[in-house]
Amino acid sequence: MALDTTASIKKKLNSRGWRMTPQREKILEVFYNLPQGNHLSAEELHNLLEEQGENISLSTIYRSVKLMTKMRVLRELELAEGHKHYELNHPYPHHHHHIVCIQCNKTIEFQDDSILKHSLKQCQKEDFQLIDCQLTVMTICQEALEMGWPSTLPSDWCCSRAIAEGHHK
Amino acid sequence: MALDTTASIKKKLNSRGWRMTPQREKILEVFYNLPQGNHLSAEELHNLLEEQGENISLSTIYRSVKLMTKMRVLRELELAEGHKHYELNHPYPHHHHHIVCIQCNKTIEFQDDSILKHSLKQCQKEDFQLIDCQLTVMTICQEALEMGWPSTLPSDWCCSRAIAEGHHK
DNA sequence: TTAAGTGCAAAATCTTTGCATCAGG
DNA sequence: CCTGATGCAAAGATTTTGCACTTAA
Repeated sequence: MALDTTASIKKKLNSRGWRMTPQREKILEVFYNLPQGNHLSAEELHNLLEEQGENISLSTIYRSVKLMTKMRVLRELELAEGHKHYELNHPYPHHHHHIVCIQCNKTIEFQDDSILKHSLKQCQKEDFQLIDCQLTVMTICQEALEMGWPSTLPSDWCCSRAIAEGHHK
Repeated sequence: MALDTTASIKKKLNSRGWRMTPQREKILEVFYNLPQGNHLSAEELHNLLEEQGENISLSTIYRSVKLMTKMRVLRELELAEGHKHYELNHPYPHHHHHIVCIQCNKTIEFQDDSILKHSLKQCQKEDFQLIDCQLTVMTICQEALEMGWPSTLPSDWCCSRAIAEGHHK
């Protein structure tokens, strides 16, 4: 299964009575140009668009990512940051999951197709149709443990690896 | 591994410089008495306590569930409802995952120990210590699909099964 | 032409925090 | 006693919504 194109998304939207707009095209473009492994919050998406000179209101951003998630063009992630993130919905075999450090919010993608198989099995048992499955592996790094996590670590402490990769708060 | 008792939790807290208080005891009691498969938001926990005549402030609730999650007494769930839920952290072999209907928020628990095994494998690869892993399977039921989901369904529509079980919004 | 989409500001939700006071170890 | 915990109210953060106007199909 290939990724959607703007044209095919437009077709999908129209068939449901929804529309493709310049704002939605710009939003999708951002996701198509996003390096693999990245995901954006509504705020981050808004800022990125602003940097590109695109003034799209935050409400429109929120409404669009919600609709695109419903259309299964985007995938909504609830990781550990307290707000939602979005990424392109890459279907099997590019489906992936996330490891998250609960101290630094550093996120690493990984692929493991057996997770999807196990999820499908559960869906069949309940007679539900699978839309997506997300395995979130909460972890803590050695460095944090050595610093006495969780009691002696301030909530904004980050390991050197997370700082190097810009995951710090 | 057995579930924590209030006494063992107190010991754990004290060893870290934290304290057991009457409020925290009441909060834990609610979770111990909660039927298997249920999980509570901060708001719901607050209401339950109020019904029992316990007036514990919402701030204290939030502070307590956060701390208990850090202590791995509670497990924080990010399902599809837009806010966090908490349940007792049952370690292996009572560890479980969730199927969620993205239309009705109906939640079903399931056990599958292979998920934990796959998660551990990923942690070892990255040299992280596993804290928890949560597989969330987003699904939609046949009834919703037959009603034309997602375009023709109002956002508060619920299938008959969800209504019968009180999962509706 | 007309129902859907947009932008703005205001509201709604959920969660955190400052501070004075209280109390567990 | 001393530091962590509580309650309250106020603030923060994120997301949704009402409404007048615009626009895609």
